[in-house]
Amino acid sequence: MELALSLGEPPARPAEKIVGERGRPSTKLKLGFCMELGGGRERRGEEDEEEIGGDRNWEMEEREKRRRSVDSPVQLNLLQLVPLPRQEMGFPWSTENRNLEATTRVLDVNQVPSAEEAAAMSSSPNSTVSSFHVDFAGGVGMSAAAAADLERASSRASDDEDNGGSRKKLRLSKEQSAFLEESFKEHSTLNPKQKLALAKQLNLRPRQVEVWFQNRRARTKLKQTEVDCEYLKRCCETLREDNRRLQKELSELRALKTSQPFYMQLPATTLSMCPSCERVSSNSSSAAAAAAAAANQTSTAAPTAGSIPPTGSDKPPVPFVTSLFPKPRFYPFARQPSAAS
DNA sequence: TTCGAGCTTAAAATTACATCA
DNA sequence: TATGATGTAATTTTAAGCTCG
Repeated sequence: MELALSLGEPPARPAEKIVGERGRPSTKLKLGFCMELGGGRERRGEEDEEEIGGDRNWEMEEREKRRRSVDSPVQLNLLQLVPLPRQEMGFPWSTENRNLEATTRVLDVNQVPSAEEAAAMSSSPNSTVSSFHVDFAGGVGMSAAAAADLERASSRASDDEDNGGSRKKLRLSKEQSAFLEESFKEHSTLNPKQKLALAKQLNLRPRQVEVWFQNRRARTKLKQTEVDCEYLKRCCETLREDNRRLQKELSELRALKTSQPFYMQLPATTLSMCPSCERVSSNSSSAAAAAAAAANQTSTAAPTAGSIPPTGSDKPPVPFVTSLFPKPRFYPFARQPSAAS
């Protein structure tokens, strides 16, 4: 018995591509998501241009906002995410929840927030929220934790501004992480619009959202690889056990053969056992038929077992190893059946 | 139609920072 | 308090796909 495992083969590029990927203007679904950063410039009709090179636009926008905040420090409305219970959270691209006002509220930073608002904000994004140097003057009725959180966020942001050269690492808040996690469940890749929407909603830079998704995909893949590895180890152990058993049987049969030469009169092919149904056939043609039937049974009775379906009647039966996988999954190391072969 | 430049994004590898035991 | 381990945000490199001239 021979088991050939090919690990480490470069995975084929995932076949499924998210709509609108690679900067193609292919966002077929019009998302109907339009949020405005209050105090920002007039942005009517700019959504399409923003689709490509959103980061650059965002940065320009940020610069513009900072400039405006200096030029005219009044009337700056900051769109601030107020966390809601999970079931009320919705994604900008979600068909179930298009009503983003339900998940966000616009806070006017020129007003001292209420205790509830301040508390809500304390658990909200901590990264770029205070690019605007929001100072709620200690927050009326704000909890200590909330105040500390806010303080951290604002000091972090001021650090960002102070030493722009060094690589400062922000820690996403639990809410941000949870929201990103949820959106990752919906889409493991983002098109530019989704990225922008998420970034706006979480008050992060689009680049940060993008990086988070990249890292998240990497983590997912790593985890999957570990799981696959464990599974293959178990498969290997099972096969080793089978091999031992078969070797033992073989030696027993050989011993039987030498002690009872009567059976030698039969052709060698008559004692073939179908490895699937473990039935012994009496002649070579019926044995082949049984094996074929078994193979058919394997491929039809358990088509979802991860086995590669036979591509043609003249092809050899399904390798048993491939059918060991419990469910159809993408195995990065599994050679995909090519159309040519 | 083909080709190459220029662009974008994703994956992979790596670095660097924050946190914790 | 120092330190190593760990998690993860951020960066860099590479490859692939697309558009356009």
